[in-house]
Amino acid sequence: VPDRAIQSVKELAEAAFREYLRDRGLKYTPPRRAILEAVMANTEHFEAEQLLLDLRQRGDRVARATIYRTLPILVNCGVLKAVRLGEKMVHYEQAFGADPHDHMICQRCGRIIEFDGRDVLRLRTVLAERYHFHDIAHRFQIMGTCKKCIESLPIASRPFVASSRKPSKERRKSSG
Amino acid sequence: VPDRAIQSVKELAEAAFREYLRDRGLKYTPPRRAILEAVMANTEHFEAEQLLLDLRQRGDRVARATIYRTLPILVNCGVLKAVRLGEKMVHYEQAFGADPHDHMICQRCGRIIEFDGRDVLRLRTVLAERYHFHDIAHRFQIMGTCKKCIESLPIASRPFVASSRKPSKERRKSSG
DNA sequence: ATCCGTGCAAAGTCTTTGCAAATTA
DNA sequence: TAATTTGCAAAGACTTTGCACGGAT
Repeated sequence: VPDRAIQSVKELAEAAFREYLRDRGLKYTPPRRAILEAVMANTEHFEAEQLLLDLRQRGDRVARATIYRTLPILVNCGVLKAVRLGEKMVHYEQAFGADPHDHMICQRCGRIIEFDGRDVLRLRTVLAERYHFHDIAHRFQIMGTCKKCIESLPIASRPFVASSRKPSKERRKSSG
Repeated sequence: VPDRAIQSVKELAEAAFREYLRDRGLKYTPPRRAILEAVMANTEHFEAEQLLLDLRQRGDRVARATIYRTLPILVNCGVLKAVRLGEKMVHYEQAFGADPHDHMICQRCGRIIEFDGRDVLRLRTVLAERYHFHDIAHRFQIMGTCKKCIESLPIASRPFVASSRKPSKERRKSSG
C-alpha cells in the first residue's frame, strides 16, 4: 500500500536528492532536475553518454560536464548506484526500489542478467564479520555464457553447465 | 606431488604462456619474457604503469605499448587475472598458485584485504546453476572500512561492526 | 626468408577542470 | 546579495593504434 505523500520511487528519489542538496547548501537547479528525471525514467543500466542523449531527446539541453558533475552527487545521496559492468565506462542504475541484486554478464552477447542478491548480501555480512571489516557496499559480477548463447551453440561445443547435468534424483524441470 | 620439470609457479606460468603463444603461432620474445618475469616477481596487485617502472628498474627497456599489448595475452592464457580495484586503472594479479580469493577495499586508507574466496566460489556455482548460466569467472569486492581504520577512530564515531558486538549468551533472533 | 613484434608518438575514449556568465536560496 | 552552477572547451588520465624497422622460428 503506497503512502499518500510519496507516490512513487521517483518522488522518493527526488526527496532524497533535494534533502541532500539542501543539507549542504547546494541548489536544486533545472539541469539537476532534468538529470534526475532522465535518470528515473531509465529502468536499465545506463552510462553518462547515454543519459546525455536521453536528455537531448527530451528537449533538455544539459552540458556533458554537468552530467559528469551530477551523477556522483546522485550516487552520494543514494539515488544511484555505480556499477562497473564493462571495462571502460562507469554504468549506473537506480538504487531505490530495486531489490538487492547483482549481475551475470554474458561475454558472448553482452546480455546482463540480474539475480537476487540476498544470498550475496548474507555472505558479505559473514565475511565482513570474519575479517572485522565494516562493510558498506559490494560489487559482485559473474562472467560467463548465458543460457540462450549456450543453446545457440552446436551441442558438441557447448560448455558444461552444472544445471544441465542430470540430477541424481529426478527433479528435472525445463524452464521457459 | 610436485613434478620434477615444473619447479615453481613461475615456471608453470611460463609454460602456460609459451604454450599459448606457440599454439597460435605467436612468438616468445625478450620483451614478453621480461614482462612475464616482472609480473611473476610481483606478489601484490599491480597496474600497467607500475610494471613499466619495475621493468625500467630491472634494466629492461620495454615500451609502454608493449606492456599494454602483452597484459591481455597473459590474462587470456590464464597467468593473470584482471581485477578492477579502483575506479580508473586496471589492476592485475597472478592467477596461478594463488588460492581463490576476493578483496575487501578500505575506503579510508585504501588497504586491500584478500579473503578466502571458497565460499564465494560455492555461492557463484549455486547461482549460476539456478540461472542456467555457464560461469567462467567472477569479481567480488566488498567496500568499507578496515579494522585498523575503525580502531583509529574515537569510539563515539566508530561504525557498528558485526564482529564487535558482544558475543553474548543472548542470541538475538532474526528481525525480518 | 617470412611473418610477427616492438617502439615511438599520435590518436582515442572517457572524465575532469578553469573561467566568466547566469542562477538560486 | 552572495555563493553556487552551468557551459564550453581545453586539459587529463589511461589505453590503443599506425607505421617502419628489428627479431623469432
